[in-house]
Amino acid sequence: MMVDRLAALAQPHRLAVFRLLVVAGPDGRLAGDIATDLGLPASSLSFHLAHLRRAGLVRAEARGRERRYAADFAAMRGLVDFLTENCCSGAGCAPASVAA
Amino acid sequence: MMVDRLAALAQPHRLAVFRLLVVAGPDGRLAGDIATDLGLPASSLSFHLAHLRRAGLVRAEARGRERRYAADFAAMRGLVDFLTENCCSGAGCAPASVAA
DNA sequence: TCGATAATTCCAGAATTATGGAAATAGTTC
DNA sequence: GAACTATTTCCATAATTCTGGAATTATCGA
Repeated sequence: MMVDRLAALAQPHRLAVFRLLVVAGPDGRLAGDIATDLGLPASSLSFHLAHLRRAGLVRAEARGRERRYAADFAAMRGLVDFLTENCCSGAGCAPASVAA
Repeated sequence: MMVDRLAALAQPHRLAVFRLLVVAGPDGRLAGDIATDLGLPASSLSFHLAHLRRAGLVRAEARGRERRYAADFAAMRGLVDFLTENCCSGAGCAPASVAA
């Protein structure tokens, strides 16, 4: 599950898509706009968006024939929390403001 | 680079190896012990350790014919920081103690 | 209804990654 | 130096993932 989220972000195009959606904020972006911004063929973008969606990192909302994708910040936070708790413990690896 | 770290952790065996090394602390563990603990064939473990090493998440120290692997906590922290800064910004996705 | 548009699904080929036994490398012990 | 141990590298195979054009689905506007 966390492995799926990691795998979803462990691919350059998908990481770029996700970062773009983070910048876009809660309203997200339309699939077509994402494709244009990143210069990805529609079918490739669709493949990667589906991957991110399966991993729970993005949500999709259909409006007419368009589809609006947005980052799921709670899921992302869940991932960061997982990494902090399971991959940082006992060794001062947590962010400075937490460790302090 | 961050993609490499994400990819390194985005595989069940490797995530298990890394978590085991986190629990082990700065002294790390011998390759053979890791293999025994996780029930992995030596060559498979070696493959995954090499992957983690390339990604900079673990360090290896040879002592005689044994090799001791340890988690690189600074690298892990760098990854968590990257995710917090680049994939959480502006939307309250940072850990509670940071957001507060 | 028709033609255009947004997006996904289908598909086949390319590329990458994972697996684990066997061979090789290097250090240890007697 | 011979036997033994720890680990890696080699290799072939299997499995998975990525890519993007073509076909498909669904919606829109005239």
